[in-house]
Amino acid sequence: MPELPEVEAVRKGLNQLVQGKVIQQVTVDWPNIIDTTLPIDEWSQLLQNERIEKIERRGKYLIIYLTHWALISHLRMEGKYNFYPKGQVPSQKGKHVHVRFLMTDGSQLEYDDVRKFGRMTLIDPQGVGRYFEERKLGPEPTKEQFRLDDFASSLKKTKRAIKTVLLDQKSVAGLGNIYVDEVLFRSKIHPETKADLLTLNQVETLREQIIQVLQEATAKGGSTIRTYKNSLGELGQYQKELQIYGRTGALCIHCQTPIEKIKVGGRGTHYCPKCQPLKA
DNA sequence: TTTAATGTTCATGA
DNA sequence: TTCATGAACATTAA
Repeated sequence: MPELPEVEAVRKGLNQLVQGKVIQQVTVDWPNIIDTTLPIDEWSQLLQNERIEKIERRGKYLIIYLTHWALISHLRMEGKYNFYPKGQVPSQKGKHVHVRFLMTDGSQLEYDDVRKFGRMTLIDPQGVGRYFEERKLGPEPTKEQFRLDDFASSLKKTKRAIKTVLLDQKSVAGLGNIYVDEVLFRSKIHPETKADLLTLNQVETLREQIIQVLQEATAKGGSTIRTYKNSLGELGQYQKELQIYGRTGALCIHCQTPIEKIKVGGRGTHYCPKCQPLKA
């Protein structure tokens, strides 16, 4: 489900649904979801009586600020949150529900993840900045934070395929496999172009498309290829806008050439061979 | 039965 | 150090 626009949709939903609530009890049904050295019961205990102050986002990470802790949550491939008001909490948990947060008002927040790839960890709120620095997470994809000069110099340093570079979150945060294909298509750049060979013009276009595509998708509540609902039960609307992802064999909207699918860095990659030519 | 799927992290070898 | 590759995590659906 989650690239930056989807995570942002979840963040907004959670802020509306659980901000201000107090955690009464946490049940962990699949301990591997939790990144901790503590026994899982002790970890759960740490969350008791903590109030949910606010939910922020950095790249694809959710940061749930509690009274004494910051709960960092990454949805990876298929993580989601479900919320049930008092009286509507299911009597038996869903098959893929791995963490349940029972609130003092009788409502419940659940973490649901078919593939169990998502992770949560509890850190000192003072250490949030350090947490992302350690991971070398790149800037947020906004005009203000995502600087052309920094982007250009980071691309000059590597001969890796531009798609691989954009996916590793270090030059810029938030792109995943869907939006990276969209961005490269709109920028008319072949996904296997070596990053250091891009012209300054191309880098400029790329930066603008990254900002614009993620911003537009965020405004429309994200997209998703599988049926996905955010915690509010709303569907992302950006899916309809996808021009290249998942359109293998269909015709390019600009030149009617059939869209091709290849592997780049192990990921399925869609592109138009005519609009996105590969040069030396 | 095989393969691929919205992501990150770790190990290995060049 | 850097990079590429593959595996791991685990399940579902085509």
